[in-house]
Amino acid sequence: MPELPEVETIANGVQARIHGQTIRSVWTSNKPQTFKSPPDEIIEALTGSRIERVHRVGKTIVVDLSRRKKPAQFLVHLGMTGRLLVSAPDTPVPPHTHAILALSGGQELRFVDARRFGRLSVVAPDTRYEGPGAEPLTVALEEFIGLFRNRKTPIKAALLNQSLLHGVGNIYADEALFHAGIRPSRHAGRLTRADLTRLREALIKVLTEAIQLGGSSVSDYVDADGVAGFFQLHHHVYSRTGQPCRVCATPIKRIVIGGRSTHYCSTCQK
DNA sequence: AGGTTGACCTGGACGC
DNA sequence: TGCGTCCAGGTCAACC
Repeated sequence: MPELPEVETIANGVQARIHGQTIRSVWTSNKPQTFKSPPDEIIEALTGSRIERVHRVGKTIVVDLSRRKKPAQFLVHLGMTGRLLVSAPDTPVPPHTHAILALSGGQELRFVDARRFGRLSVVAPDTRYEGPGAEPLTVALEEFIGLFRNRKTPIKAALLNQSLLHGVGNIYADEALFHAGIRPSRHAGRLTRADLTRLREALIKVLTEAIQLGGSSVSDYVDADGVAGFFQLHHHVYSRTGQPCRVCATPIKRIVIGGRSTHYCSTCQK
């Protein structure tokens, strides 16, 4: 389940391997749901373009392209199970492969996605994708506090709302709330300035540590090398239902908020 | 319009 | 063993 740290790790890995190369040809599967832009538009935008830079905005991998002085962007959202692999052409194509970009360096960039929650698209020329919300790693404190003002929804649900902050998913929302000592069920609009100050710091801390460790790997995430990350070893609450809190030994509770499983320590989080 | 819920998907875990 | 059921969750549409 790739969130911000995993997406950043993958984007960096892909950037290091393929930037500067030209896309010779593009193949796409016939699964409509995968393609947020029509496959023909994607093929047209990509073929013959040079890959200038691969980076991350929220949970989206952004591939900056240039061709005939017309910049374009190719967007890859990994959904739940999406993978971007840089492979030799003679490597067997895995099941559930939905796009293959043949590159001038001889390798292929492949998009593989079993569950098909991932999405591929291209942005209109002369626009730059900036994502739906604020960047968790760089958002200023006052802006962060403003995001949650008068929100009646639980803070957990607000953290998952990509139009407020983008890049935070279920794992890091639970982990950040634990480190900030905040119950996930508390109404976002009722959090104090001190709560939100701690929450922002906790978010930056858990995301930054996860990036340094190469992202979490709970089941499906694999980075561009095919090497799994290992941040799950550091999880304090996520997927630890019934296990003792690492701080106070209270069994971790699991509830559902906004249709998502939510884990917390009833002693450490108020 | 903000908030909430369910559909979309498949593989893996689990129970009988 | 093998089958059926349930669960995982990012996002979006639909509804309240």
